[in-house]
Amino acid sequence: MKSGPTIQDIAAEAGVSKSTVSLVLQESPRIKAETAEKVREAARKLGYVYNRGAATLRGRRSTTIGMVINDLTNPFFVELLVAIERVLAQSGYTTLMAHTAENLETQTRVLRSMREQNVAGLIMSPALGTSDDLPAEIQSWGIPLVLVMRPMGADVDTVGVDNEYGFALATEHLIEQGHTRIAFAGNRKGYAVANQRRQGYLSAMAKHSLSVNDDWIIDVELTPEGGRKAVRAIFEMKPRPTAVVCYNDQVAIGVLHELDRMGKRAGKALAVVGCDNVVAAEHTNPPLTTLFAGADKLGTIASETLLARLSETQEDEKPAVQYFAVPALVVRESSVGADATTSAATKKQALVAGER
Amino acid sequence: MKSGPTIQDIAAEAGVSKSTVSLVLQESPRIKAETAEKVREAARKLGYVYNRGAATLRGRRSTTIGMVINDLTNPFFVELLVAIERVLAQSGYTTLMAHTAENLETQTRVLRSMREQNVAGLIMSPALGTSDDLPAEIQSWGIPLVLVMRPMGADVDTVGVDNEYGFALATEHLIEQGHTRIAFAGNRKGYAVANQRRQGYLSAMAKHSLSVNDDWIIDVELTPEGGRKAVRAIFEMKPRPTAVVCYNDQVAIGVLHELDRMGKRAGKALAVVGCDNVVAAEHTNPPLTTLFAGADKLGTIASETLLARLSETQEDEKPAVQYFAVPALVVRESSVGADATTSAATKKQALVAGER
DNA sequence: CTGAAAGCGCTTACAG
DNA sequence: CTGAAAGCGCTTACAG
Repeated sequence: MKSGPTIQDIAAEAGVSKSTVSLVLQESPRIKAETAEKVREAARKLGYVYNRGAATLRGRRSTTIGMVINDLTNPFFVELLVAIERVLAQSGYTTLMAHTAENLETQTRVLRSMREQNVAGLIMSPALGTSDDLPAEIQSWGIPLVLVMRPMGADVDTVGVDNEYGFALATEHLIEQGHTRIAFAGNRKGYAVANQRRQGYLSAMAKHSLSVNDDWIIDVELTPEGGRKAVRAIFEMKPRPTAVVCYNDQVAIGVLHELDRMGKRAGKALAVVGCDNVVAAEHTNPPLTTLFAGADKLGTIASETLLARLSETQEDEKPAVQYFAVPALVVRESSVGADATTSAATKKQALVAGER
Repeated sequence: MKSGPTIQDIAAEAGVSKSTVSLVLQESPRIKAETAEKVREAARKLGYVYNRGAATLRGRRSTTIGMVINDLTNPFFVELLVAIERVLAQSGYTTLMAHTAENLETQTRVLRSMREQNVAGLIMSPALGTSDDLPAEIQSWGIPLVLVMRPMGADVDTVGVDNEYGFALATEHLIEQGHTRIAFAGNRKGYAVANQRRQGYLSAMAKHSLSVNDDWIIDVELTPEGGRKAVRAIFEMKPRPTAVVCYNDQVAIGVLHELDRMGKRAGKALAVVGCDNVVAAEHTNPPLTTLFAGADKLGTIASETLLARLSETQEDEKPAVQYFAVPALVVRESSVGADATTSAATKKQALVAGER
C-alpha cells in the first residue's frame, strides 16, 4: 500500500492549484485548454492514479454497484452476471460481487458489507426464503434496488420473466406433440417462481381439458440430482407420463442423464422440456428443448433500470419498473425425437431470432 | 445517497469523543467495557453504518480484493470464483469482480479501475496473450498479485495445476485401455497452458513407444464447438485415432455431442477424456472421464496465499509461492464404455478421495 | 482510560 | 479562468 502522487503533487508540478487539477480530471470546460494540457502532462509524468475512494467520500457519489446472486452454479445466473458487469463497466461503474448460495445469513452479511462499502445501487436475486420486508428495508437505506428473476412486490424495480406464459407455452408444445399425460418436475413448495411455473403448466393442461394427477407434480431439488429423482418417480407411475416439463435446465439435464442411464432416450421414451436455454442445453445428448428468455438481455435491462434510477432526481422519480420478458421456446431433439428435430428447430429458431 | 449518522453523532449521543467511538468500533481493549457498551448502544439507537471508504482513506488500508477472470463461460472458473469470494468474505474482505472475456483491452481497463478503487490485492487469471511484463508492472504499483491457472514466471505468486502430469495420467489411462492411436484436441498455438497439456500427452505416448501423427494434434477453439470440429477431423483420418484427450471439459462436451449426433457413443466408438471435472461432467451422456484438480481447493489456496501476503511485513517477505495441484483422474463411462465403468469409477473415486 | 488535533485525497461552493 | 478554504467520515499518534 505505497501511496503514489496526489492532486497536490500534480498541482505543484504543473504550477497550478489543486482545485484546477481536480477540475481538469473531471474534464470541466471551465479550465483553459492550455492549462488543462499542462496538468495532464504533469499527471502523466508523475504516474498519477486517481483515488476514487477519496472522491466518493467528498463528493458523496459512489461508482460501485453491488450485485448479489443466489446461485452461481446455475449458468443462467452467470450469464446474467456477465451481462450486468459489462453494461455497468461501460457506464463507468465497478461491480462488487457477492454470492449467497441461497443462504439467508450470508445474504444479510453481504448486504451489510455492501452498505458499508457505500454502493450506489444494488442488483439482487434474492435467496430463497427472503423476507418480504427486505426490499423496503434496503430502500430505506437510500440505496436503489433492482430485483432480478425473483419478484417481491410491485413497488420495487423488477426485471424477470413471464414464467406463467413460458410454462404454458412449453406445455402446449408437448400437447401438440400428442402427449396427454405430462408431468412437472421441480415444484418447490412455497417458492414464488415455482408457483408461477406450475401455474403456467396447469393452465395449459386445463385449457386442453387434460386432467392432472397429483403425483405428476413432483417436488424435487432444483438440480440435476432432482431431475434424476423425478425420472425414477415417473417410471414407477402407471400409466406413466410420457412427457415432463422441468423447472429449469439444471433439472432437465438430470432427467436426460437418468434416462440415458436407464438405456432410454429423451424425445422417445420421455419428451423433456427445460427452461433458461443455458449454453450447455445445445450440447446435451440429446440436445434440450428449452425456454429462452435471454439472460444477456435481462442483465442489460436490469443494469439500465438501475442506471436510470441513479440519474433521476427527487422530483422526476418514476414508478417502479416491472419488466417481464416473454420467453420463446427453442425446440430441440429432447421433446420431439430425432426425426422431427431439424425442421422444428429451424422454424422455432427463426421465431427466437424475431423476438430479439 | 442520503448520509446517515457518523461517529460524530454517536459521540454526541453517548457523551464521549469521536476518538473513543472509533476505538470502540475497532474493538480496542483500551476502552473501558462500560464506555464501550454505551457507545455501542448509541450506535444501535441511531442506526449507524460504518463508512469503510473513509476508514480506508484515512487508515491507508483497503479491504477490497480485485478478482479478474478471463472466462466465466467455463464453469471451472465460476467454481474458482465462488471459492475465492467465500474465503475472502470470511476474512472480512470484499470482492470486486471483473470479467475480461479474454480481451486484452478490457483487461487493461479493468486493472486501471481496480487500481483507482485502491484494491488491497489482486487475484487474476490473465487473458490469452497477456504481456509477460504485466505481473511486474502490477507489483510495481504496490499491489500484491496472485496468478491463478495461468503461470507467468517464477517471481510471482502462482496457484495452478500440474498440467503436464495430469495429461500424462489421462493419456496413460487410455493406453491402459488398449488404445495406441490417441489424439489431442484443443492445442492452441503459443498458449502456455496448451503447451504443457500437449507435452504431458506427448511424454506419455513416448514413454510407451507410441508414435504420434502430426494431424492427431488438433488445433481448435477451446469450446464445445471446437470439440465438434475435432470429432469431424478424427473421423476423416485413416487409420483414425480410437481415443482423444481433450484440452478441457468444454471441448470434451462438444466431442460427446458430435459423436451422439453421428449416432455413435463415447467410450465405444471413441474414448474421451476431459479436464476440470466441472459439475456438468457427471451429468453428460455418457458421463465424462476427466481430470480433477479441485477448483474449490485451488480457489481457497489462492485466497490464502494473497491473505498471507497482505499480512506480511517488509522484512519477513517470503519468496513467491508456486503451487501446482496434482490432478487425479475421475474415470467415467466416456473412456471405458458402459461395462467397465462402475468398478473403475469406484476405484478411482477412492483415489480422488484420498487426494484431498 | 479518554480527548483534541491533524490529516488521508479528493470536490465544491465562493470569491476574485 | 483560477485559487483559497472548508469539509466528506474516518484513524492515529500524542498528551494528559
